[in-house]
Amino acid sequence: MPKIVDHNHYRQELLSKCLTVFAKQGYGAITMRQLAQELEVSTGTLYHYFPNKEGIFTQLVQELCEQGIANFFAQAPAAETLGERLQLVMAFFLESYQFYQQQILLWVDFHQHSQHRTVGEQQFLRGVWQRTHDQLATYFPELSSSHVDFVLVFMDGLLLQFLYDHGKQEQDWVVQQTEILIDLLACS
Amino acid sequence: MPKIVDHNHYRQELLSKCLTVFAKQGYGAITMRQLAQELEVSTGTLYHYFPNKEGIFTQLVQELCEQGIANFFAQAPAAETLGERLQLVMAFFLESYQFYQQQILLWVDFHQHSQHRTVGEQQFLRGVWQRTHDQLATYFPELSSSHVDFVLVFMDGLLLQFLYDHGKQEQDWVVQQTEILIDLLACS
Amino acid sequence: MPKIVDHNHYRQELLSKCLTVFAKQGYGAITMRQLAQELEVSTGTLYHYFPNKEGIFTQLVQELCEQGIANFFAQAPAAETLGERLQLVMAFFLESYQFYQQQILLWVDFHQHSQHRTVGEQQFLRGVWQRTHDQLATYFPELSSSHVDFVLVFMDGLLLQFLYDHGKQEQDWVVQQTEILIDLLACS
Amino acid sequence: MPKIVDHNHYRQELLSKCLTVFAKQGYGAITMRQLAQELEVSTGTLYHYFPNKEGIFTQLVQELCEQGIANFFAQAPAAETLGERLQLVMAFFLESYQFYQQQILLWVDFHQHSQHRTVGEQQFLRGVWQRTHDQLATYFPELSSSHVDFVLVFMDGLLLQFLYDHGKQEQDWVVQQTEILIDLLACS
DNA sequence: TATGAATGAGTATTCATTCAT
DNA sequence: CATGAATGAATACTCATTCAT
Repeated sequence: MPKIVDHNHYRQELLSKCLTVFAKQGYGAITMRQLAQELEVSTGTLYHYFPNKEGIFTQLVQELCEQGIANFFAQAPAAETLGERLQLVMAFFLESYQFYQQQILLWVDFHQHSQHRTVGEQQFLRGVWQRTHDQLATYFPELSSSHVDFVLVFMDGLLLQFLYDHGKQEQDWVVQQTEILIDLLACS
Repeated sequence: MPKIVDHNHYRQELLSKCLTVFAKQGYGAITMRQLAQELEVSTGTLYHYFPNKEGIFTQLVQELCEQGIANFFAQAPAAETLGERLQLVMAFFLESYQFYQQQILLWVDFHQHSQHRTVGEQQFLRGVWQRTHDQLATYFPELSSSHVDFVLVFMDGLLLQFLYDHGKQEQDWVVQQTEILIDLLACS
Repeated sequence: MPKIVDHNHYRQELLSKCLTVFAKQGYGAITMRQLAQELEVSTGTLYHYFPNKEGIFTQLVQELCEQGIANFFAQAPAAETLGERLQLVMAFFLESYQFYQQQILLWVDFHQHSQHRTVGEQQFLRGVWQRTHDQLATYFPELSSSHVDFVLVFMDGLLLQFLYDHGKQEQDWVVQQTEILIDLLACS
Repeated sequence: MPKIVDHNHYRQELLSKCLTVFAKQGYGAITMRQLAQELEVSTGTLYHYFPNKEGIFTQLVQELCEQGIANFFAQAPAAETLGERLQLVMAFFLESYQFYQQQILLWVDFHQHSQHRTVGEQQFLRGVWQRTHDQLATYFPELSSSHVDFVLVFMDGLLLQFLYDHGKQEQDWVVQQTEILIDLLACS
């Protein structure tokens, strides 16, 4: 069944290109034709691989959720001090900055469209948060659960900054902010 | 004699009700008919007071910008220690929590629609940030500019928590997080 | 009952200003608000004097029909030769050129909207033609009925020329054409 | 493989059906839904082949202009006497009578919408007139330029008769009028 | 009377989705 | 499998008409 493998593989390939488009325009503002053009396929092909627009969105969200930021923490190298590990985590976070920004925009869209969803689907993002929290907590055993949340809140805050045009041209500013976090946490 | 209506006043009244609707559904997802229903007027009336959908959005953004979070800081009472003042600010912030969450959602919408905007309009949000920063800096003379930014980043991060369904039923969690911030800053 | 006289008088006054507006824009393209502005009254006032948009149009058509081009022929001075009388008629016609052009445009609109009309109303313009024919025939006893029609066809043809931008700046051209008509008819 | 359709050819086919509809109702009075129904397609299809309502109108006008009444004159067979050639032209004209009546209605619409047009577009109709004049003049070398215009004025006048309900049931009347023209011109 | 704010049915246009090729 | 032409419901917006003042 090589065909099926190909089919799925191609679907994922298309999906991965969707994040950028959805994040840039927003779910509501993008049309299927536009999306098809960006992916360099026809609308017909899009409907061959996905049930409908909502379906693309949902699959994208799920895909992102499975990859999850947390997985990356798991692969992070060990380090002695809290400060060093915070450095490593933030360094990795900053590297994939854009990806997470786009993800946040997708979460917002998902949240705003959640009125048509079941309760289970609405709590979907809560699960994302929880898993991220857990993996982070494992990596930082010396931090309390609340302090782990604090780090996550800070990261979300940083991601939101691109709205204000920060962080796009000013990598310095972002680095500076993370240093403040590390200082405050490591020295407390 | 025509029906006597304070055109401008009524427009603002309508506008204020729009924030909730825009934040809940998102600019793209709301239809003019829906919006009219929520405001309990006809679509015709909506177009009597606003030029078009985009116009409602723009005026709402401008209105919010003029009110500005910053103004509230300015009215905040004086207090001796940094810790006390942080308490006051955060207390006020938590009171108007929902309002700012809605505002954040509006900023996201504004950002996603900014591709069609002029450069001047695109830097609009940067101005919002700057003004908030300045007023906060005045209120906290002992904090460096970067640390003021850090506080703002944290607040933005907190506001984003509605995505993960935090803070709705869990006021405690939010309070706890602000306490961590105050502890870290005041004791550093 | 002076009020009623005033009412009627004012209605006619408004009506007379309508021809220009309807002819310039066309019935379908003009809005009640625009029409009100051109007449320098409010839309409410318009509805005080007329039942609705269609009513204004209908009354205008009827008004014009009663005035009729024919009436003017009746007042035309007597003259010996056919040539002289043709001269007089055409001279009068050319003087009121614009008025008849606007009237033609109104007839076209009336014709295009006639699908919603009764058969009686549809033949309304036929009556206009007939009456004009009759009066012209009386004024030109030496012309056969067909030749009177020929003159009317020519006049309609002239009125249509403003479409091609003739006759607006080129009075000469129009005069020249009428001279050809007179020559052909008088010398035959 | 997509559905194979000669896009351009099908567009022209649709366009040709539009003339009747536009002429019958007038540009302003026809709705896109109605138009689509008359052409037996969906509104979506209409927008697949034309940019918008105005675009259909413009393309129709241009299409008609290119076909032009003049082309037909060019194909007209030679004949010795002026009278014979007038007979041929008028016979051809009477055959396509309805088509030209519809065209006239379109010109009226075009004229009324010309307020929003550039100067170049406004002189468009003048060009139509000029070309018709030139071809007619070539076919009738013995007629002066003014007399050619006179024939055109007469033809336009005849076309307008649908307003007065002439010519629909009374082909005779139209034929009689053309005979008068021929007589007057040929014998002068 | 006269006004113009309010209404909502109706218009042009878009866009997710289907399906013949 | 892939295409894009066709569909028509849904959207933003307009405008004739009403009515409180």
